[in-house]
Amino acid sequence: MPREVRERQMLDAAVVGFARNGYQAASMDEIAEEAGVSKPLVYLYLKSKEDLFTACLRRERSALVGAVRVGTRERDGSADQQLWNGLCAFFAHTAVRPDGWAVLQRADTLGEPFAHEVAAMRAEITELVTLLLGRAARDAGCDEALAEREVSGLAHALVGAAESLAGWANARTDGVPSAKETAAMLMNFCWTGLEHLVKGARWSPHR
Amino acid sequence: MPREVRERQMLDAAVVGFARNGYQAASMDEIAEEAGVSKPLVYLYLKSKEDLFTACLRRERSALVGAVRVGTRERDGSADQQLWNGLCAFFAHTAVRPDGWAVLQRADTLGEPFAHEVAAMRAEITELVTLLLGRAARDAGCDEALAEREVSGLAHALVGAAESLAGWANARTDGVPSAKETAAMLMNFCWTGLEHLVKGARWSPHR
Amino acid sequence: MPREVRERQMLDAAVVGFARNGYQAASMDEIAEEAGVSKPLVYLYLKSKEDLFTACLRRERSALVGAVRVGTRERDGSADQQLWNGLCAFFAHTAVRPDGWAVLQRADTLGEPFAHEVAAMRAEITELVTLLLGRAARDAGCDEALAEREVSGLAHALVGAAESLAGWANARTDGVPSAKETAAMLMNFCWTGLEHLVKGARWSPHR
Amino acid sequence: MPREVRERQMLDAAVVGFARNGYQAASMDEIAEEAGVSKPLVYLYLKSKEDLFTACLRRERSALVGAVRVGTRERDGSADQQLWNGLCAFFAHTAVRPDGWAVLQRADTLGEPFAHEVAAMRAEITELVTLLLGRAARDAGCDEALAEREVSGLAHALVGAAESLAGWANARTDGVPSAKETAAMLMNFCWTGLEHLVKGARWSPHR
DNA sequence: GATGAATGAGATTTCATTCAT
DNA sequence: AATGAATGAAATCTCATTCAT
Repeated sequence: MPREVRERQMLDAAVVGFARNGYQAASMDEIAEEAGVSKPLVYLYLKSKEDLFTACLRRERSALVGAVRVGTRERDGSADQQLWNGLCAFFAHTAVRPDGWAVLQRADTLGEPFAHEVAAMRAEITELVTLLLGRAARDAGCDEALAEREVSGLAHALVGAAESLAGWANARTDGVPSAKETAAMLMNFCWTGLEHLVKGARWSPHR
Repeated sequence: MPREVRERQMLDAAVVGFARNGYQAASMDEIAEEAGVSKPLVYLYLKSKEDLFTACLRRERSALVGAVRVGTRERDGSADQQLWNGLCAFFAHTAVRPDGWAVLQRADTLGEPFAHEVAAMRAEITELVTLLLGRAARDAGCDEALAEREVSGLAHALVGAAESLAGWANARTDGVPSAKETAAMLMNFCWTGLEHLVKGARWSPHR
Repeated sequence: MPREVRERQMLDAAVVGFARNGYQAASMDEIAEEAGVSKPLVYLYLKSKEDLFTACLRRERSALVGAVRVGTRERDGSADQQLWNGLCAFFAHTAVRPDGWAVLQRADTLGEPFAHEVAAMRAEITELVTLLLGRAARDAGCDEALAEREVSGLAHALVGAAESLAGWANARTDGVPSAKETAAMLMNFCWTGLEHLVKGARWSPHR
Repeated sequence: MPREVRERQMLDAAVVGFARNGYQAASMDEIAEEAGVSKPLVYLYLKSKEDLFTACLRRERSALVGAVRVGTRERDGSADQQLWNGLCAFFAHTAVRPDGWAVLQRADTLGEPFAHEVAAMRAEITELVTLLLGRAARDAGCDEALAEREVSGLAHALVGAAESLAGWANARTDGVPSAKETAAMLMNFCWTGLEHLVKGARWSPHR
């Protein structure tokens, strides 16, 4: 059996194991067994537990970011249409690959070898959002860009809201909402606010 | 030294340890050393690693929820004022006790002995937010309540956004923003949208 | 509360604990709690776990041997009557103080600090049996004593049989037999043999 | 080195360790060292201390029972010849494998995971003895069987006497008696009594 | 290319024992 | 006379990792 296939099997097994038990609690024994190979082979191909986890992270990250990117590729639509498309892609992907998503989420709090990878993923998404907000501003006829720091914060808020909603949606017992429903909910939650923001309006405590 | 004092020392040390390394990777040795006591004493007072972690969770949860509750206690202000107050309290608390907050965040993905505690905390906060949204609707003169499911989703989105922003704010290297700045950023992100929502407006993909 | 009373309470508790779990598995915490005193007091009065166990052993040993001795005290009866009385006393005692008996039995296999105590107890009983067999020989008109080695072996066999029967009797579910019934069973098992032995008769493989 | 060999080495070492110190006091470190392997390997092959001990028990039990069974296999001899053969086999086996025998004896007082195994062994041996007593009754021309309860008690007495004698014999410092000597001693002790019993004679306290 | 055999290091937990009061 | 507070040492068990084949 060719190396690539074997390696994919291992990564699949690892994602399942890490998602189920977290990085520390997942054992190389379990993963090797789940992959249907012997442990030394896992070490031969993937060096160490740390490297294995990093490989999972990289694969899941690029799968997720890729999916979102495809969702936002269409250059024709308005900025909110594109954001909506990206969100739909995001919710669809997390619903279809819950284990991969769980691994990414968990890596967030795991400290330095891994935090970098997740930070990089967030940066990619932030970049996407930044572009969209720039488009929105231009569409609104105001070419003054938002401050980089503010955009970064907004992107984090958006991603956090999306992450939380993804978990919430998948946990529903009264009928799991479709990706589109969830995306619409998030758009309702934030878009009007964003639209005002790019026009320069700000909420302030003492109105 | 009286038991209560020692117990608080241990919880403090445990929160630090768990925040730094996560539940699995934190070792009882480290925690005992950090607390300045021997390991058997930790076991004598707190039974087991699981119980110790649960005690941390409970303490940090009630500290956080208490702080937010105090922030939203003022019944006079408008709904957005109250939300703003709650968010300020939240960001202030997470900034002042970053380790406690990290422990709560991490417990989320830890499975059943612990997830319950965090779920209960989220439920408490979600309830607060739900009440505020109800007030906002009333203030806006529209007494038709939002659907329970929608409110739940929005509350989760808001809480998720706040959680994510708390992490982002604390991690800034270019000057940590004040709680008020962060809260303002989140209000900008979502309040206008919420205001419209309670009035019945909805974003839809094809406008 | 006077020291002697406290000490008896501790021994009682220790016997219960050691009987229930064995020497190693019984913990000083349990014992102190069962005795209703604090642990340092146990150490103040009884020095160490080893000493505590030894004290239990000594007390239970002298109680048991004392009971059997009383049973065989009557000098009037025939040798078999006396043996029968001793056995009755033995079975009655082990039925009434099962924990004490369990402690003695278990100590047997515990190695050097304790084996000595049990060996001494066996020696006491052997001595009793030896005297009885001497009487039986004299009653039978034959004054040639059995070899010491043979008597020792017979005493061990008798004690072993009695021990086994004591356990068997107490474990019956279809009505626990009285001490007298059990003693009669053992007499039936061995007395005729012993009677022949003292007269010089021997069983041999090739008759 | 193949697994089976290693496993036998471990069992051998464990029997030695458990015999020397008892179940609780024997440590897995000692056992592993005695076996010439590392501790993890012991756990890999035998799961846990409990399982290791159970495995010892099972092996020693079947070795002992097997030996006794072989001893009593000859169907030609009289009942006492067969009993004698069985006893010889028993004493020979316990003399040759004193550690195995010590482990079995100690397991008796160890409570539920283990007591079962020893109880089953006793039941096997009791059954053998019962059959022999039945044969003896038939040989004596009396086809009225002894009451089941009485046979059970007698078998326990015999087994107890034999167990006790085995320990006694091995502990002699003045020359260890041969298995045949020990067996003869026990036959002398009980056989005449048993012979009378099966013919209906009973000892009674007031003759 | 693949694995059965093996281990060093370290995890949680328990226990007999002692101070200081 | 009695105890709450505290610990050193050691137990069982697990895991990531590597040879030798």
